[in-house]
Amino acid sequence: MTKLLLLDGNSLAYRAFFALPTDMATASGQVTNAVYGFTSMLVNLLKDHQPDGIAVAFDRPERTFRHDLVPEYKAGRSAAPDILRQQMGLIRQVVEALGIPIVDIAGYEADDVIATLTTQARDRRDDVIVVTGDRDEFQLAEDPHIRVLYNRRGVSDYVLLDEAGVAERTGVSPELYPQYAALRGDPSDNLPGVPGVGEKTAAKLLNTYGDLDGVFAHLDECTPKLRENLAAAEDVVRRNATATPLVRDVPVSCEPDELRMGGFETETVRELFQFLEFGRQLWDRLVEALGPEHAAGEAGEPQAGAGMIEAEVDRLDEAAAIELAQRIRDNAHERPSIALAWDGLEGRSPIDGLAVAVGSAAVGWIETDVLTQTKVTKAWNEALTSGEVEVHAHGSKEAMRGLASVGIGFSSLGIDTAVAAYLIEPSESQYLLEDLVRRHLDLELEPQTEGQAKGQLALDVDTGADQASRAARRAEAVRLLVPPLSEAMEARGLSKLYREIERPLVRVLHRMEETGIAVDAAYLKELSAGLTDEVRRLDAEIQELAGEPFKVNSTPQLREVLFAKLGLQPQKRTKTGFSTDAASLEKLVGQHPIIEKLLRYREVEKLRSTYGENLLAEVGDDGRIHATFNQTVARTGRLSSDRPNLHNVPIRTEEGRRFRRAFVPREGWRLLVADYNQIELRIIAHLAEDPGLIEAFRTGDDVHTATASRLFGVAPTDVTLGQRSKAKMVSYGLAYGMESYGLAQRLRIPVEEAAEILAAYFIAFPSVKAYMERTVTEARERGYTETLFGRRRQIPELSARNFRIRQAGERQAMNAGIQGLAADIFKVALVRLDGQIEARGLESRLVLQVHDEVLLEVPPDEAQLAEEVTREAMVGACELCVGLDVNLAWGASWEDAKG
DNA sequence: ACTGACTCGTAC
DNA sequence: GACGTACGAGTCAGTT
Repeated sequence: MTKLLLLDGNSLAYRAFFALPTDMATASGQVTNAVYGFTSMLVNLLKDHQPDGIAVAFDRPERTFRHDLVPEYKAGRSAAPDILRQQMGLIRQVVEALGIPIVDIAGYEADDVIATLTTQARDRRDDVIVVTGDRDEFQLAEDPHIRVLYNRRGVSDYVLLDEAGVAERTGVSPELYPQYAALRGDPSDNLPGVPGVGEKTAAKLLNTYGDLDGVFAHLDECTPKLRENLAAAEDVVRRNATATPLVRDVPVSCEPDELRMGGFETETVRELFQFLEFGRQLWDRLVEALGPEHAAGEAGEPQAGAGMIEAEVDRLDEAAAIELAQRIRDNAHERPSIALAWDGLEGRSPIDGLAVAVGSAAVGWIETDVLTQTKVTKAWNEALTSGEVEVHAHGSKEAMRGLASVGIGFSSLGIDTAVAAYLIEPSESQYLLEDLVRRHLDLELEPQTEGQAKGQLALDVDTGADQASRAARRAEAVRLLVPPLSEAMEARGLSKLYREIERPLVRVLHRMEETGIAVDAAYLKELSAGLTDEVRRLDAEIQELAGEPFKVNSTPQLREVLFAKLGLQPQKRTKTGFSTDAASLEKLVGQHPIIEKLLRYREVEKLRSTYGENLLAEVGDDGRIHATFNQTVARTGRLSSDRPNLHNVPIRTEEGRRFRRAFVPREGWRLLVADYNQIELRIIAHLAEDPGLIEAFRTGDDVHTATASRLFGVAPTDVTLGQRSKAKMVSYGLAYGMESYGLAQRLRIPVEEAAEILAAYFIAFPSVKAYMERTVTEARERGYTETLFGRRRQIPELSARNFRIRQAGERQAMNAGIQGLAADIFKVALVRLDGQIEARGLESRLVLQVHDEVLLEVPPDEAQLAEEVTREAMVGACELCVGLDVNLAWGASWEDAKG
């Protein structure tokens, strides 16, 4: 007795694709969810059924007789997504590599091929299991020897149906299945059924009258409505019933011998699994499924996961260090990878030395004592600032800082593995070298320890050796990561973005961080002290009004006081209880005097703690704040700022804005503040190509007035302040995918009115709506969004089952294109501006950037030039159809500089 | 004493 | 639930 497994390749690939997330991809960017899922199914099947013979059938995508017969056949089915089609070839490769026969016949779909092979096997009395996710194949289970293994969802949810099983599941026997499908309809084949006839009715009709002829012969016995529907649909149903039976005489013949699983080359499969980055687990399952005769004896198990990155350390003395630097300078093609050993926090402490990996020889290690020898410093300075050389590093901005501390410049950047990994996958929360090594190389790297303060006490000598070998391994890891990361960037069209924007930006940010921004610490202290006094008073008053002592800063305690003790009405809930946020408190104003005190307390306490105390603590010995500008954090491509965060210094309230007065230029200079005017709205106008919005930018001197005029259908001169403010709010909300509820909250108007305004907006600016919808659809199909500059962001939430998560994904998709392009443009502007300052030899310096705003400190004699250069760099950063507009303002402080 | 979850609030 | 992207203060509960 022969046991055969016949697989419908297309149907199973389809199921696998939708079962697994599309962010499952190799380091080089190839999505592998369908290949992986299919392979996993295959391995399970081999293991569970141990067949004597097996074959996988695939569609040959040509017109089939069914299309001629039924014009709308499968018309409603959206074409297989690109990312699935890309994987069909890989699926075939896996099948082939495993030595499993592939059957495909021009002009026939996989299910017809399966039907034919099944029929041939039945005639030979073989046992057959048909594996598919397509219910049409139920009709094959008409013989005791034939069963259908139906894949419901996921890659492991199967049900094995024999004749009785099909009858139980559908209500009809396998032979009747085509007629049943024709009556009931089949959404996946785009076959319309009879209105009012579902699974139950279709089965009942067929079982009562035997077949379609019987059904239509006894229409008079049906209820009037059903009779009418059946009569009207008769032609279509009969036609569809002839389309659904599977073809059993496809010109194909497979002798049992040909269906035997051929032996396979372990090495070939191993390489393919490695290429697809399937990992160790699947390989082990495969070996287990096939038994020792297939896998044992061969040398090969994939070396997955096991390897550690090792590096032999070559300690360089002064002469050797100089020689290596010269060799690097003179052989630009060698492209060294470097890593620094830090004496404490990375990027914020002295360095112990430099590790350099070139080629496959031992990694050179130069300790700081050697590095600081004049001749060594000079040689390395030349090597690392030579225009010819490209030097790879993980975090080149920090490397710049570390090298600068020993007097070595570093401007010849190659691949920054952190930045590259960020461009490839900007949704990761961090880009640790050890994670990249695991993900892209399937190797392990000893994790970098925190500051070595403890170790140093005990083992001074050993710590030195550790430092060297740790840095050497990290340099080696960078060297190994460069090829896969470069390829991954290339494969996703990110190389240009990297070379022209992100890489040059590293140096700009480094300079900005080094420069820092001058702060009037005395003023800041004064400000802070005043706030501390008021906070103390308010705190006492609040506790007095509450009638008991409690921590006003504690949400749970405040909750208790407000809603339990004082009996105030809760406004909304958070995960853990009633909310006490400002919006909720504001609704309670007037109900109890404590509310107003609380609102004031929150405001003042925020300013005191975050902007008073924290900013003061960050002022350096040089009287300046040197924040860090992160290039690999924000998922949209924006920069972020920390230690401190200078991106959220208050501006909206008069009181908060006073903190901006603490940010000043150096003595005798002035601050130039330049920001893009309405950049996100301009981007929307450009991307959506909305005539109305473009017109609003071209004609009106105030875009919100022009927008309001169009939105409310009044002359620009008749637009009220209220109308303008509503239009402005909608425009801002657009980029965030705002809905009527959010708009209502913002404008403090009823949701209905907000919905009306939004509807009116989309009527007035129809292309904007179309653009938003287009953006979401594209992102869903491709799995990621892309800006004009090619920056990508994966949004797996778009295929989430939970509709709330999916909706959030849609808003992210809408926002990513807009915020991302704004970030691209701003980064281009920064690079251009810094380039001009350098090229013209100006003393002016970039001191701060805030998303669409940049601050420079400028000496008196450069004022005119700095203004021109800044405007030109920003306006010319990108060609939008509505142009870019820049506000320039001078001031003695950040607050003072107002257009 | 440290850590992570949570809430809240500031910016663009 | 309801508006995207960040960072950070402060509290609290759980762990060391």
